[in-house]
Amino acid sequence: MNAYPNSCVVRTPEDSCFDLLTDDEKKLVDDNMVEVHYKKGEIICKQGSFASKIIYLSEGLVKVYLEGSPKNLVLTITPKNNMVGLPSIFEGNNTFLYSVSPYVDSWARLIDINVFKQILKQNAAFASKIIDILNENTAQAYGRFFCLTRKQLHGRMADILMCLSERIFKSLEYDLPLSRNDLAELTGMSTESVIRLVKEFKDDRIIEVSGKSIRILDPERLRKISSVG
Amino acid sequence: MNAYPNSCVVRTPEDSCFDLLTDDEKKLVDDNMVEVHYKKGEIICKQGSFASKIIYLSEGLVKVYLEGSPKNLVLTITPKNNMVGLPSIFEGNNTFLYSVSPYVDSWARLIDINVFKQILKQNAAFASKIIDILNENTAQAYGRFFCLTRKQLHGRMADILMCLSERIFKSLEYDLPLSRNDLAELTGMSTESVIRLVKEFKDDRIIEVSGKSIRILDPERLRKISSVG
DNA sequence: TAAAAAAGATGATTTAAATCAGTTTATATT
DNA sequence: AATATAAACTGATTTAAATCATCTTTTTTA
Repeated sequence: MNAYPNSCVVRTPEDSCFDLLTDDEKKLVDDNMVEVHYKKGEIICKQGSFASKIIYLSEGLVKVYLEGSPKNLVLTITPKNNMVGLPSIFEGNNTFLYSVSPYVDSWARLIDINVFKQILKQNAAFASKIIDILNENTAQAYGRFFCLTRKQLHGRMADILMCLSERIFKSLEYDLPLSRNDLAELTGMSTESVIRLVKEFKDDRIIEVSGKSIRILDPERLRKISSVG
Repeated sequence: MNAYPNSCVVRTPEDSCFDLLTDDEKKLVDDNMVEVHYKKGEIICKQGSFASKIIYLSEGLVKVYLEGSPKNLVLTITPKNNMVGLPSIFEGNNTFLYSVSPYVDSWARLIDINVFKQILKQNAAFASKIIDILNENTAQAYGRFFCLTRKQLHGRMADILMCLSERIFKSLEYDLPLSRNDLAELTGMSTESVIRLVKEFKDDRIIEVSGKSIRILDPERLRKISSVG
């Protein structure tokens, strides 16, 4: 189906797009930027509200989601050193397309959107890099779109577990700062289904779980389940 | 839920991004571009294949989709005067993220991807415009993502019917060159469900259907059904 | 540290929508 | 025009997964 789970998150970039700015541009950004601390459960930006800032997450882990009643749709989760809110910069729309909220204590740098747009229009190398980032985000969104619409529960859960391992924590063992409820929202299923699946994977010796700690015992099997759907 | 259906297609742009090119750049594009005719059912580009071209659809109507067995996932349908394949230009990936296939006879201009990238890196205004287009595409993809994952059959069908009316055909009455099977793929449901829903909307005097022609009798009701989900 | 609240867990029931099995109508092909 | 093939349609059945109703354990806070 698709062998490389990329449905939960973008690849963390090795280099920053801000390296491509001139000294003057860097200063301009610095002068028009504030760094803000957010606690778990707070709202960093709210879908539909006026987008006056570009958000760069310098520390933490956040979810990016569309508001829905009764259930939100998590578009992606984003770890530190990533930009969020980029798609809000296009002309003809000045509102956030989605809401962003941290899973854990996080730091965000808020950059004035007009300064950002101005630099985009004068620095082609920077714009080109932003295009790369946007495209990578798009590729990830498509992967996730496919996962949530075409895979069933087992495949979705396997996909997300592998994705967290490979793309965020970069280890087969990780502490997941998400409740079963959060995991349900992320995998697009009910909390009860999450609990049943985690238990099933545990009973089958595919993963080991104790508290918030998850250890993937059989990554090949998990990848297989993810790819079969 | 969301009042303005945008789940099937991007807004057709009024102005072309190519207007922002210098004469030299325009010539460069022209010299490295071919225009090709595609018949219904052919493949314009294939997911996973080497992306050496940017595709600009000058005539026709195509579907952009992820391959899946047994069922594809239609990401968007795109009418003439739009670019497709843009997300394939990012560094580190040189393959098409998706397949593209026409519903009707179509013409596509294939532009060399290296020429395109080169212009992006030297013309910031052009790059900025491309960012706008990418972001608009992203907004549309999110809308569709939400539609297909959070709305149930009635909402999805209503959403797509309104979206086709508002965004592609720009009329309450249109000839839809899609079979029930195509509609099923587009709405992410089974063919039988499409047939049942179309009949139900017809019986309820919300739409009128004869052959390929669809007339929306009660757009308010349809929008309501779409927004309730 | 006791009480309250939240999170985790489990089995039974319901439900939305797919699949299946078939018929009818339309379109293409010889 | 006759046949073949594909598309459209319909009702019955199955299924995946949500919801519901409870209960237990853990965490929070008064």
